Amino acid sequence: MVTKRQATIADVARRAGVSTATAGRVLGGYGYSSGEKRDLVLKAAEDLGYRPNQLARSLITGRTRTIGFVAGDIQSPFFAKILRGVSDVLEPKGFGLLITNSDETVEGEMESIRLLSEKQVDGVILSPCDVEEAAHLRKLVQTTPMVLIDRQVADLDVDSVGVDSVAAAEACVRRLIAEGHRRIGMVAELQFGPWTDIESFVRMVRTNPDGIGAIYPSWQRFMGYVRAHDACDLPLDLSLIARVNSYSTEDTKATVLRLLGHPDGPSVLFTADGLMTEGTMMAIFERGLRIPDDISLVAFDDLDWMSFIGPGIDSIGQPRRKMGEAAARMLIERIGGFDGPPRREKLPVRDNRRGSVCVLATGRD
Amino acid sequence: MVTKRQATIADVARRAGVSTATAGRVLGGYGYSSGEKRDLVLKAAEDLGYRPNQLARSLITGRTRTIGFVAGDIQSPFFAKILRGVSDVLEPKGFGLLITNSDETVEGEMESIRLLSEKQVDGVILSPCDVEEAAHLRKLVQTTPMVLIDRQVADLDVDSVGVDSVAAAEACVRRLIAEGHRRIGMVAELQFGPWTDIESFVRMVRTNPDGIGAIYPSWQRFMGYVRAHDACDLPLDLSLIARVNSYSTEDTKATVLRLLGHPDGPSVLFTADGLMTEGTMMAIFERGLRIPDDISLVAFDDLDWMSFIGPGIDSIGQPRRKMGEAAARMLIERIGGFDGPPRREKLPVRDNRRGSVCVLATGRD
DNA sequence: ATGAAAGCGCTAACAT
DNA sequence: ATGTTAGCGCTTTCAT
Repeated sequence: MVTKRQATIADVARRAGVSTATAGRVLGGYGYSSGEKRDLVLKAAEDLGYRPNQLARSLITGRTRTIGFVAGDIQSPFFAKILRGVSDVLEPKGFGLLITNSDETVEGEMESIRLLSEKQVDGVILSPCDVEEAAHLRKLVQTTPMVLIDRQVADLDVDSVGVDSVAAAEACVRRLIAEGHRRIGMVAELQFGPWTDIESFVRMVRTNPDGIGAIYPSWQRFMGYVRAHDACDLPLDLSLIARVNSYSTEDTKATVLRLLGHPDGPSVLFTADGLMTEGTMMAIFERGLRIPDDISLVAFDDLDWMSFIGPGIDSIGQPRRKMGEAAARMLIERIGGFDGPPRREKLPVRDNRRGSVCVLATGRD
Repeated sequence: MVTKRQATIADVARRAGVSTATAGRVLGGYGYSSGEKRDLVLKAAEDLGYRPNQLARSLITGRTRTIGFVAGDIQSPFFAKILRGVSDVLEPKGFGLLITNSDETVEGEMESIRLLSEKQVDGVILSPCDVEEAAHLRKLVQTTPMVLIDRQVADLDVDSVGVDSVAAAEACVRRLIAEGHRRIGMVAELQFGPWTDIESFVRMVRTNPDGIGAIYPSWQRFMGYVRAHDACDLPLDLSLIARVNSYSTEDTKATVLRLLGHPDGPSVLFTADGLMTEGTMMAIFERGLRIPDDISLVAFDDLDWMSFIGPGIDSIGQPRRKMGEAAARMLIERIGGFDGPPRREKLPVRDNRRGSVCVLATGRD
């Protein structure tokens, strides 16, 4: 069963009685070839079961028709759906897709990039795990086209796709306020970034809103939360923020349980992403609370199950598959030589209403 | 910003004042080299920011340290989790992971395999979409190590990983019977395979149980269902089988709705996989039924949300990540030259009890 | 221990 | 239109 040697162009050429160049031209679909020789070559290739060796081709052309994808964690539905979009665009064009996990660590990301560059990928799609420490990305981008997904990096002018998290979160929280909610809890991982304490972040949002460069989606969503409060003159109560320490459901659950234990707790919870939502659901379940009777819930990022559990969970849905498609499309354009200025594509979100938010008051009065 | 040429071994050798052979030996970690030259080369490589070109190396060694994975659909949690296991084993060993979708069509699978072989992957992990029509797989396996996941193929003697679906399903249905259920509905996609009608399949299960070769997991689970009925002397009622026509939640939902509409419907539903479960949940939700008061439910394959919705869904959990790890490990062994007989690894399932099954009677009496 | 030289399988100049 | 000849960047004889 061991490795039967594959036929090469030389084998085909010999059998067809032509030069390797001619065989190559026919098989590779470049240059000229007459119908007669053409048939000979094709026949010979067929007989020998010839399959081109992309490696050899790539070595000389300098293109592998393979792109790399660095995900935080492929098993999360967020990345899995994006990946599907990427692969849908890539496969019809004959591009391969090499995937790696960064596990949201800079070391993992660097390791991934090393692997991908050694394999000579034509381009990279990645969701950077650090929006500031990005020397390795800055270096990569000098030799390889790159598209960022979900997050952006400060001072790194490359194509990116994502959604307008600030606006979406603000709209969502404004709606909660309009529906009568006054104590709105937020569940988010707000660990990294230049702000050690939330207060200074809030101050910055208020004093110098445009001075904030690239920040994590979680922070952006929190920014929207703050803005909505300010716009509606609802005072912020930071004790309503469930600030999760690590990106895990267990930690989220524990943090939310603590928040729910407070005497004057929130009437609604707003979760910053899918994982936060799962942890929050666990906490709500453990406490035996019913949605929306005991507590309301809105989630950033839509998940499959939200539509088929009673009563269904309201969510802000990101077009994950489309994001993947857009990223792949932009990357292929760059690989094809497009050299315009960096594009920051923002895709529209979906506002899914399913009845997980209790209306305490009608807005207009 | 365009493509700054990468330093090659020749560049490093020149700068270090040695031959390309010596530079190669140091950088590639093969052959002999004295400490002195060694340092010179390393220094030069460092200065130039040398990165090896795996392509060139692979062309000559014949190994790419890349493996291919053909999934049905990467965005499904089933494959996403398996993929994670695969990548966990691969990354530390410096292997790349090239993924493709077959979309459960033979054409897609062939296309995937073509792409992967042209990229000269060292091995392939795949979940075959047809357990019979597999000439292309038989051909592939002559040149490339392969590990099958989830499903097996008739007359294809290669390594595989999966679970014992028949036994797991039988145990599950036996339990339902022991708990007093007499009308057990099953939701499964039972379209392909040699059986056009369920009756003849049932006959075969009963008359010649070992004569059944490789069949789809869905059929295996149905086989377990039949066996449990036979073992407990509970007559089969085929009107309780929701036989879904296509692998989609919408179709599943419609089919289950029809089943639930019957006057003498099931007291419990057993779903054959994650997608069937989702469609079933939609139908249950649409009908406004409560679990387990109005209807009980057990699912094959565990999904994230099953643990945090009230009351939680009972499930048979497959060790998806472990399956991926096992597949990757076996594949790497084969690539490393292991030449023993094909191994068919069966991993144990988990029996998750969460209260979605109503106990109608206690078994012992 | 090191270097010279010959490829791996293919494409790209350059002739003809 | 076809063949000849050089490589792509690396590893691997084979000398020395």
